[in-house]
Amino acid sequence: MPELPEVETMRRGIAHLAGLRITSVAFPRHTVRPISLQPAAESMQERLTGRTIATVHRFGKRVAIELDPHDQAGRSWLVIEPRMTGLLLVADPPTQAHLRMSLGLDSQQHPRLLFWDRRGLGTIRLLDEQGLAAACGPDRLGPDGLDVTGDALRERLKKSRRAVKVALLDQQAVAGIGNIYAAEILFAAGIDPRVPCSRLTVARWEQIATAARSILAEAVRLEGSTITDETYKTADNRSGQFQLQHRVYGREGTPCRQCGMAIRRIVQTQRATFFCPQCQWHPRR
DNA sequence: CGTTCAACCTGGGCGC
DNA sequence: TGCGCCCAGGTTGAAC
Repeated sequence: MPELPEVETMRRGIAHLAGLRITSVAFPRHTVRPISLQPAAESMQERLTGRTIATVHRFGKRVAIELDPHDQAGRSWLVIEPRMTGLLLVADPPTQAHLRMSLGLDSQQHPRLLFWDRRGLGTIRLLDEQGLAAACGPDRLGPDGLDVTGDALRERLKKSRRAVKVALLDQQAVAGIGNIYAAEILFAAGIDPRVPCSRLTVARWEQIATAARSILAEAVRLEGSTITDETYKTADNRSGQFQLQHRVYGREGTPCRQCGMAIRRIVQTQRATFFCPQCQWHPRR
């Protein structure tokens, strides 16, 4: 589920935990796959216990919790990648069964930080400065979707033969856009998701970047999209509201709100794409 | 090199 | 009711 707006909402929802000390660390054993945890639970517990949450950052679709004081490895960050169903929570989790991490905190008012993940595709890593750069640095992630420019997109994608929707999901090109927002951004930009990147002009890239910034900012303001309960909630267990603004995502067969034509669903690189065949420009039409 | 695909998981919904 | 299949907001490494 979570894309940039949802992950940013999670970040904001736990940012107030800054200054609190971690008093206990648990990774409910049977629910955690070994790959999802780096390093292993015992080492993680040893290195997290007693440290303080300094700042909560976001890099694309990842939350990075910076810890104080530095340990033998120098600065460190607890980097959480929710993937499809991961949630950072201060509220009660939907079920106990898929609770993957529980950090006890030195506070009456905010006693814990939880990571809950039904499908278990999410990852939790404790990284040093070098690890953070490798996982979240500019070699790995393009400019953040909230402030991406037309020039930045064009620079990275102008020679690509990929369909523009597929390219917008490439985190190296632009960070934070996923399947929902790729569809909504291209509708707002008025561009057909099947258009090859190499066919887009400077002006079209500008339209896409402008649409990306405004759609993502509005989605952050509305605290993300909750399509079904239990796949996305804010840290304090409220639903997002941006799903009410969706123009194409999940609306196959329903009339376009702009022109009335039926919204289409196609599949691109194994993922659903939604668009309006009338409102979204294609060079061959 | 660029691009696509199967795999990682659980669970809800649908047709038979 | 139950079974099998398809679907889901993401990422990765292997294969083309």
